[in-house]
Amino acid sequence: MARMDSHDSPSSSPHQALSFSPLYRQVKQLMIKSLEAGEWRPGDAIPSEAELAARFNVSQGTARKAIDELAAENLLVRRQGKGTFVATHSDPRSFFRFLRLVPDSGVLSTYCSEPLSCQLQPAQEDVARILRIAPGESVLAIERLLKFEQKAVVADKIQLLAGLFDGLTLERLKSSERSLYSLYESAFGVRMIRAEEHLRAVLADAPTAAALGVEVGCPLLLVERLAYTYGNKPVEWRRGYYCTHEHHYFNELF
Amino acid sequence: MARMDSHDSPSSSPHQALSFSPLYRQVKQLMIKSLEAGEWRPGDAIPSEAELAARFNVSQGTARKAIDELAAENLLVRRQGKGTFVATHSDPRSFFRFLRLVPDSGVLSTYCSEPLSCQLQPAQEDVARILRIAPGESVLAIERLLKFEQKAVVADKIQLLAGLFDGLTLERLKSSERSLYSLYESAFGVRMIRAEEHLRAVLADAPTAAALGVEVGCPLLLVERLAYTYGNKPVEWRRGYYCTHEHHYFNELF
DNA sequence: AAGTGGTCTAGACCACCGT
DNA sequence: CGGTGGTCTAGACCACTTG
Repeated sequence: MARMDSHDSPSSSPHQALSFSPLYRQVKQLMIKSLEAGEWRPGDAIPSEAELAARFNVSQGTARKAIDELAAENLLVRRQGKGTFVATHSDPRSFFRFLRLVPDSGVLSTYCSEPLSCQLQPAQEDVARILRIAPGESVLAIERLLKFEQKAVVADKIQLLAGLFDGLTLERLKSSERSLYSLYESAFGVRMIRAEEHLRAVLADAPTAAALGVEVGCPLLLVERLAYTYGNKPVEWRRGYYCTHEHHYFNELF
Repeated sequence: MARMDSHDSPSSSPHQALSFSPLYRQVKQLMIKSLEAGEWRPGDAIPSEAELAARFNVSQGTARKAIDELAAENLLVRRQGKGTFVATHSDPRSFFRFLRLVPDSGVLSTYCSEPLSCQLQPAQEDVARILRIAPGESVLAIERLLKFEQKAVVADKIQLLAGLFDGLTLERLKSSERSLYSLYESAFGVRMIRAEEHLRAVLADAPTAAALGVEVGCPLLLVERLAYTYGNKPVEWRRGYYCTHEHHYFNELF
């Protein structure tokens, strides 16, 4: 691979900005393209470090550093002696990566997603702005309940970029044993890699209270999430009401 | 530095467990010791990679990898061309690392901590268990308000391991311009490096409502935090009530 | 110009996994 | 055993900061 430092960019201005990128980062970008294009699918093993080095014409150490960063971002998973694999939401190890609600007891409880509705609708103005589409463009709106130990603890409203999830129906959601993000990636090739959550405390309104089996006016944790796929493209927006009577949202700060 | 692999551990059992540690990790542990002992103080530059390599008798690459991990854990900060520095809570860049509350507008607002009380008291049973001390041992209990734009948005009760903060008084808190964690590290040599937060939605009780200037029964975000110093030692426990009317708790998931 | 961290290489060897 | 990722080294050179 040709290097892209100043010596190889004779046309660059003397005060070049944002033009230098180390080799391993260029390799990383090419690898992300391979992931995005589906050349390497979730759960697959990617080529060995030596093969990648040969393919991109760099040393193994450089290929390794590219892989290191992708592994640090949870796009790849290294397993010594076996190989390097594309991360997948089907993997139980990454199951709670995007669900921070845990029972107070700390014990891992049985978990169940119960979809209630799924319909195409025009995007409201606020959602359109957030998902970076034109107001009125189609979004797929899903309502569902999350149950821990047969008890509803989260009432979610989810809005998806309709164009990426053609053919997603309530029946399909109901028949899926997987987590939502696992379904997205296996059935539609859309991989969620990052999300931002905004939390507030609110009071339960009548419909939400009914869905969660609590009193109207009960305090609930409102979690709004914007989830992104490759290239910082927002794909899913959620508004979830979490009942924090016997569960809580856990976060670790570093 | 002598390597500690199986060849150098003739006494190890054939099924040795937890005994192998790569060189760079041993270097890292020694560096943590230097940080803990105060040989390198917050804000200081640590020795250059070449010096560290010579000191520990390893190659520069190995010293570098140790530094890499410490930088990834926010214990060190690398600055190209200048050196590697001990991270500090005084640095405005790491100011919001442990405070995830942001105004809805997104604009960085003026911030002010107003300590209300500070007194020595015997640890309640629950706090003692959490801080891993005997019930009845002394803890330092602090109450304070956090104000954004002159408006109280957080009411905190903080409990500290009293032994580590000898001489901390309300007057001292009031006269400090710094953040609490910045004061801890500069005045008591206690550096907070990690914390766990547990969030729930609750209703405001009378005293909390009064402190925050909201109605009784107003929904509040209850944030319980346990903060650790070196060696996974819990040092501070907080219970904070966050008013999320014009602010929210922000979190990023990877 | 000197000193720092950052990149890249090539090669040796170790630890782990499967067959 | 062969193949994979993981560690360690030594050396060259680049990019950034300071004087």
